Amino acid sequence: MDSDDALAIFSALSHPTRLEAFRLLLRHEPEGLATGALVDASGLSQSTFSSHLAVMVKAGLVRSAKQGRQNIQRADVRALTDLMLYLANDCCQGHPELCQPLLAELASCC
Amino acid sequence: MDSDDALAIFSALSHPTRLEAFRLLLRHEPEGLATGALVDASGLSQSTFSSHLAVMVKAGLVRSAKQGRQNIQRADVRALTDLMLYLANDCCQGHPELCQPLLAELASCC
DNA sequence: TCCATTCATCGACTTTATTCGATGGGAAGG
DNA sequence: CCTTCCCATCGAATAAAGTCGATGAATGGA
Repeated sequence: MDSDDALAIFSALSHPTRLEAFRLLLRHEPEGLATGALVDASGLSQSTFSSHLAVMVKAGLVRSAKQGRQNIQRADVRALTDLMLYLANDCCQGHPELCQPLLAELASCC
Repeated sequence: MDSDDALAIFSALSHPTRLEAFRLLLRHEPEGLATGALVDASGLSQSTFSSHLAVMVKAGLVRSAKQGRQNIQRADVRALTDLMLYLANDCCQGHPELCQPLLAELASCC
């Protein structure tokens, strides 16, 4: 994970439609959702949502797999993990104690 | 932390100048950096960087404090923590096991 | 008081993102 | 083979972001 990777992920998640779609996919791990279901959930036109989906796939946040005549989309949890580690690294480099609250809350969350 | 808060943070971090500035501030916690030092590091004009800084402050990622005639900027680590928890919550809701790798790596990082 | 420093805001311009309808490719079913 | 369904891509229009120089407010020092 370098700056460009992180930047692509931040950009991908900086739009309401894409953030909601990604969260929806997270909640549907690991089976995923068909593109059509995501389009319906977004309320946008098929072509508009398709371009949003392309942004997320390009950023590595979502993985697409053909299944018959529909495409199944899955959230890439690993990309999310890497993003958090990328930021945590800068944070912990100088002041490890700053990450303790995060660690504690994540432990109780998961 | 709701969707709008998260969206503002993702947008703030989706620009190279802002991402680098925020990482620089993280590495300078807790003393912070003057706006001028951030401008110099960015290589952009003072007015352009000022607008980038305003985006980060508005998103709650950076806190500004006057000190004499310069403004000291500090990264808000809490905002970052909240952002990660916001995403982890969707992830863990259905499948707690997906967060285990993150937790493990964070523990060894910090 | 007068000047230099620091930085936010304004106005104008350029670049990029978002959105949609229309078109077309590929797969399943009749 | 023909039709239907699913979805990516294209082209054009509108909206939003990014960039800069210029201006001005506020502060501290001469």
